[in-house]
Amino acid sequence: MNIQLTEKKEQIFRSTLQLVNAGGFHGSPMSKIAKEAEVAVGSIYHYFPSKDDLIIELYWYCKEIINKHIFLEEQDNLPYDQRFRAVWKNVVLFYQDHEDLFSFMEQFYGSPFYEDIRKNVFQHKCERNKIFHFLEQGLEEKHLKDLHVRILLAAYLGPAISLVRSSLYEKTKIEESQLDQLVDIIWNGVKK
Amino acid sequence: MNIQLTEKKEQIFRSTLQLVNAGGFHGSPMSKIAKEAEVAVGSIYHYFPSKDDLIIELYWYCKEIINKHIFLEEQDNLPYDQRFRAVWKNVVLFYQDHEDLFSFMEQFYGSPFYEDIRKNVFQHKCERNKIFHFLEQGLEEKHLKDLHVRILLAAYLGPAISLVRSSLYEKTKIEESQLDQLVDIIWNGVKK
DNA sequence: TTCTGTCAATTGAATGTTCATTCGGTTGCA
DNA sequence: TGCAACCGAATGAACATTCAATTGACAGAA
Repeated sequence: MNIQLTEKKEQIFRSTLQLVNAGGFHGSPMSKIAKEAEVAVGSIYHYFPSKDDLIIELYWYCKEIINKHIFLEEQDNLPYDQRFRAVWKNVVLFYQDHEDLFSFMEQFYGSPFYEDIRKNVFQHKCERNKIFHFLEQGLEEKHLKDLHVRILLAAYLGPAISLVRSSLYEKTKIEESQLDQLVDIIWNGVKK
Repeated sequence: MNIQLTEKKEQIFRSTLQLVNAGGFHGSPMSKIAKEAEVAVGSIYHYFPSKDDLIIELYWYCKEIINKHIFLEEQDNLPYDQRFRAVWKNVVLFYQDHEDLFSFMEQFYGSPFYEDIRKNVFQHKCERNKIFHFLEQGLEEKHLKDLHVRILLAAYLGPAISLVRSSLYEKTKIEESQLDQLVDIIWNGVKK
């Protein structure tokens, strides 16, 4: 039964991701979400109290998926510099292959929904996410230059996100060798 | 008369920027835009054929302002490396001081509006903007490593945008010294 | 096994609200 | 007098949400 529930929810999530990617939050009325997910409008309200709740739950759902794909267990024990590169490449490759997820997250972060999430201090602390910790760890273990984490985060993720954006805009995936070039630049810039 | 027209338009633009920043495209109905701009709803339609047109014109308007503030005449003749740093810092400082503009552009780029703009090949070419050219120039003049412009763009602008985002989220401006650190890292990473 | 009561899951038409857009009329300037 | 700028109530479409009705699964009684 609980599995059923999850499946239906995921069906709705997937439909929403697809629509938001294609037409923004604008172009995603409940009626379309329902049709795409092959459920009745009313059913969505069986799972989510409101559209806003649906969106916010979808955010947490995406976040979980992303983290799962970025921090791979088999890479947990690599030396820091190799892990630094691996995680970074995971980010780019995952987003490149999951356009709708990327597009949703981008829009979400720019929307007032996210404002609400950040306001909640407790969640905010949970929210300081794995990448943040990963960089802090690099600082503590003296792998990274002694910079403010904020700066490290910008230097690490900023280029990745820009790259994914340009890849999606131009509908051309980025060559692996180019990824290596860029992550090398970043690593050389922030390594101790 | 033409000046009048521009003034009214700007009033509407400013109002829209403010609302979009506060509540996203969602939370910006024409009625609110009108009230905030202190004009009647109908008047907006005197200047713009539709809400979509308003948004798209606003995009071009923002783009112009941004370019004006990023490429300062008095810095045009600096040696490339200094100009590289100056332009980059202009980006961060300008966006930091113009939250609503930044927020609008971010949301616009993630929206289907921008898709339409990119589709139009002619505009697309105009669109390849000044920063793009600036980096190409750096390549031609052998100041920069021989990387794909796409990679350079990601390495240059990505961190800037990330930084601004975090600055706006945390409502804390970034210290000038931190900016210098970051732009140094970038420059060292891409310089020949 | 068959029947029955229960409740969650599901449906989509109906409701009320919000919104973009229109338009008939007013103002003010040339 | 004419015309552009301006107004905001009126219109109709799109939308989120509700709800009364239907289905389906299943536990326990016969």
